[in-house]
Amino acid sequence: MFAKPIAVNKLILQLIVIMNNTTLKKISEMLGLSISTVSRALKNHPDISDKTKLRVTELANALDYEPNANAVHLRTSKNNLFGLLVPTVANFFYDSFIAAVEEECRKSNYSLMILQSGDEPAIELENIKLCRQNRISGLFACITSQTVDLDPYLKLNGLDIPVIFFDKVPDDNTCNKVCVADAVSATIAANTILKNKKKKVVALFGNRNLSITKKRLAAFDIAINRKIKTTVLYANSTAEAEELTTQSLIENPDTLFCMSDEILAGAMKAVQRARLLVPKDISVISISNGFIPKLYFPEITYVETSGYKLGKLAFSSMMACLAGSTFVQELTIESVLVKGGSI
Amino acid sequence: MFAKPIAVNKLILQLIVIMNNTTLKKISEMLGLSISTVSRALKNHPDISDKTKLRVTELANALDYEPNANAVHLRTSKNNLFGLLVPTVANFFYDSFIAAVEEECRKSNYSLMILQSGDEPAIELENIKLCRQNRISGLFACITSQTVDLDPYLKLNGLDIPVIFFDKVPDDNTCNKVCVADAVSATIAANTILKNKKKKVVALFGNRNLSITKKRLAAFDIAINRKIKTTVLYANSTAEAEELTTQSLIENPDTLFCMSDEILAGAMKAVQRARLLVPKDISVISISNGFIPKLYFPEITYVETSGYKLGKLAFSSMMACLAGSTFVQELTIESVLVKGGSI
DNA sequence: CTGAAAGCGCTAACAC
DNA sequence: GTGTTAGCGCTTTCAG
Repeated sequence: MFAKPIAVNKLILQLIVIMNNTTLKKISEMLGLSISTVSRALKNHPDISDKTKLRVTELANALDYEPNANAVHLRTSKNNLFGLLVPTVANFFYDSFIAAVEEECRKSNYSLMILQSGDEPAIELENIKLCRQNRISGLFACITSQTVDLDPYLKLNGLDIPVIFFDKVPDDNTCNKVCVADAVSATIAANTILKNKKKKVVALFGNRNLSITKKRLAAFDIAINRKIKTTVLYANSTAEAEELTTQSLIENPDTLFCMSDEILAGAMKAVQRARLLVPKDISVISISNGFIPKLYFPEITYVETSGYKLGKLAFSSMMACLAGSTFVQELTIESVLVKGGSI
Repeated sequence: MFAKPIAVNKLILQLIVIMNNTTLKKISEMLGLSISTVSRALKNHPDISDKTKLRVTELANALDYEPNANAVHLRTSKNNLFGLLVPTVANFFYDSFIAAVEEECRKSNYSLMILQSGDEPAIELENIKLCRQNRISGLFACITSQTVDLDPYLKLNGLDIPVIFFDKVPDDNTCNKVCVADAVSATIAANTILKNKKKKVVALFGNRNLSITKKRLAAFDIAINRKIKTTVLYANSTAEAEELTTQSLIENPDTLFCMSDEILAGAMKAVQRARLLVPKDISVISISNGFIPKLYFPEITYVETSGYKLGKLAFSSMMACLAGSTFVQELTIESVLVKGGSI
């Protein structure tokens, strides 16, 4: 075999580089430098001469070099990755939560791995496993409605991976949680009803086994305190809410209270079906993320439980944990009354 | 230094393992096996004896071993990761698209990295870079409304990383795209209006610079073919749609056509404000993802442009590319008319 | 049936 | 100012 002229070797090298991904090694070979010099040059390390830095960065740019995140993470054992578990992303509460978390992640140079459980514990478990395999730095989790075994989550904590539960949180009080202020929201709504001198309210709640339902109902009850006639109904879906509302309208209530957006959507359909004018014929007030109430005219008055704000809070709580805070806490976002024209 | 009894060594080893993450090395040391044997045992390799397999898997389970995804990916140079770029996840079209893609990813053992651009080209660029660093296997991309430079995307293709554009796609026809059938949808809506013998329609479109607007308008115009009186209006937001609709109602149209959910939401607010009964006083028909139309009574008749279906289509298109198909194509999802009671 | 060894791409302590 | 070296955790020939 004859020795090939250097020029040809260089060309071959160049071709190889173009074909595959650029690596430090390839850059170093092309420049006749060591890998570490190239690495440092790219990081603008003070040890490296300006001349070398220039040569390196120019070639790196020309070859569109991007560091291999897997290699960096493996080496530094820092992943800058958060996991985020939701029942589904296709939901106007969760999607705004996700939007907020993603925004913050980008600002803080974290990546986000978003996983859907479909509200199934088996998939939830799979997803937690995936998170562990990816060596996430922390997890934002909304448990499924049937989750009983918290062990997989607690194990993460054991591995020094903070878990911030949001929205649907376990009762266990050794966990970090961020929630909407269920009790306060319901209280504000109830007080608004009383202040407006309403006399006969139909209060629509969700599945009565859900803790969110229990909390909101309890607070609502206390605030109303039997001062006015109240009919409490439980709907498991938007369709059921519509049906129950339609039935309850026979008794001519003067106010409809809806504990959530799903319920509100059903209730408003019933109101439209009955051709009632809001607020003349009937007043409406809801607890809501804010999107649905603004679809109607007049806009529905609601107590805001913002997924977006909750996301921001969850993120800051996560950062606090990562910064070493071992103080387990349950945080809530402030509830504010957003006035529409429906009461 | 004295040699320590084996029992103590084992205990120390065990402690170390508990403190940190379990690795193949640690398992192999505890069992007196080589790393490769442990690796193979865990993969149920036929070479390994059942006895060894049992010992290994038992310890691995006890220690909650999960393979380090970064190491696996680095070693195998297979990431099983897709990137997904959207303006925002907090949108009822994109969130259902994402839900569909995520579902399929899970089934096919892929992970998904979801990034929001906030409709800003600068962030879009950052996100593409992130994708490259993570050595994604493919990208689902919805470009920002101001994206002019397609080069970053084309470079991915150069690296054998397929890019499937969806929803907001570039004009360039060397790209793989999946879209809703804009023209067909608008045609179906127009024909439905004609078939119902409507005479005076107000057609509400979005920003007239958007290609989606142009396509839908052109097809709508052709289908209507000046057979009936048509007023075309352009709204840049839900609020503007409401305002324009309110003004247009003065002329007593018998039908409202809305080219999208954002427009529909505004138009319906105007209808409610004017206390018009649908469909007695006015008919309504829309192009929609399906969520908003079902909030009203009667439900709005719409031509479905499903984000969910688009997601499924995008995924299968991605898999085709990965399987080696170099056939660049623009796919569309079928448009179906979903009948409500609004026309 | 099991082990040794190389190497994926990168960082960082240590040498010179 | 630059190079050498070891090693992150894993897979996978190749030997035995």
